Amino acid sequence: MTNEAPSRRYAKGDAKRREILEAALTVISERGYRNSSLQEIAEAVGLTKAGVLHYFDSREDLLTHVLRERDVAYGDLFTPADGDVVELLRKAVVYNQTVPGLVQLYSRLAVESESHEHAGHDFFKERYQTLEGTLSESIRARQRAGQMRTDVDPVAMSHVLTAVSDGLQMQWMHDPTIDMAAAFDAVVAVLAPPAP
Amino acid sequence: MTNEAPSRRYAKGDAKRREILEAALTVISERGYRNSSLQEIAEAVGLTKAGVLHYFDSREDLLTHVLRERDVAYGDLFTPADGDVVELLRKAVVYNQTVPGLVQLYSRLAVESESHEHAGHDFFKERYQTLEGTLSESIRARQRAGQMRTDVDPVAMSHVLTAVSDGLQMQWMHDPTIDMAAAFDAVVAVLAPPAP
DNA sequence: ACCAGAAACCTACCGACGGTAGGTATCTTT
DNA sequence: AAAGATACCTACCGTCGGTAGGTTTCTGGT
Repeated sequence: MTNEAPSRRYAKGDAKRREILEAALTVISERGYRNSSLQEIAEAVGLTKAGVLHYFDSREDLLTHVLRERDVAYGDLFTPADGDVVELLRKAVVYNQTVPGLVQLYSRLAVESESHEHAGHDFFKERYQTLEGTLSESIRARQRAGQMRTDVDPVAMSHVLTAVSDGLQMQWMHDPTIDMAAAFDAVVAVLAPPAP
Repeated sequence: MTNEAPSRRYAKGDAKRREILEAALTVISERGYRNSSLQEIAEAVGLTKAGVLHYFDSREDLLTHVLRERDVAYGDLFTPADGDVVELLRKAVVYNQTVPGLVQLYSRLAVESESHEHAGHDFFKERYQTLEGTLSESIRARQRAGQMRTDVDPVAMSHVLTAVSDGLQMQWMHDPTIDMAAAFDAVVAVLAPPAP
């Protein structure tokens, strides 16, 4: 938990910490999650395992922070000022097709963090809750604007869109030829209101 | 690979093998996937690790066989004579809400088996392919019967329904209060043709 | 300029894990 | 009853994530 607060650190340490986060994703992308041990990541930044664990509480904690960084880079998908989260989610799906390492990492952690003891448990729990809130709100906005049928429950449909995003990635990892964007668009299209 | 063929075995061994498969699922259900080591499973059936590995090539191989058994138990979801796979999938989703251990195991393996070196890689690859085939065929049948809108691509929609099933389980593991059946039904409902 | 004190590391070690090698004991078939 | 396969064990291995406790390096306050 001490690592959570970025309060008191040297500039060198701060840079190294960021370097580790980047290296972790690079190693996963190049060698696969399965072969990305703490050792491998440490070597990639010229440290030992213990050296890396000085910055992060555990391997799980490190990998979770990589995902946190990603969400930051994704902009305000999870804290949108007023944007359409459905559209943001679609953009994320499209973008994910260019970063297989990130998809691997995300899928692994999303499943592993089911355990309460997992360092990323709270992160994912909150992420799913936030996503339910912002997505369902965007769906309601679309319904008010006449862009989406009104006979669907916004909360149920937010679960569906989240599931589609997560689930498509699982299939895509097994078969990268499937078109995630097309599949996502197929759902959204069906949600459009019938022509008068 | 030698373990795949159930040809030459004693009755005792056959029974033990089945006992191991059941015990593996029991251990996962009771202690969680995270704490289900080969050791734990072995102890549950009164064997050592090596004893269990006499029956299965590896831990991954064992767990994959547990899932194979499940698919057999699910009936002909993946090799349906003429049934509606969409409805079968819905039943599976409902049933899954009663077996959290199985959901944990399935989700873990589905993600881990992305690696080519994983013992369950081929199983999942084939599973996804078969599901795409049977699901898209059922969707086409529904379209012909006037039960489903015809402006959706059957293959894309089969990916969507599979993703919804997989993705809902991921969310459900983090928050068991969400209603997977309701969410699944919401998609299917939206796929119904508009009233004339 | 220097000197506490914190931060940035390292070496050495630990237990648990999955897996292997090679043996012994048990069963079944003939 | 012999023969051969099967069932299963003990002992061991390398790798993993993680910890304890040190040493070195930096930095801010006097």
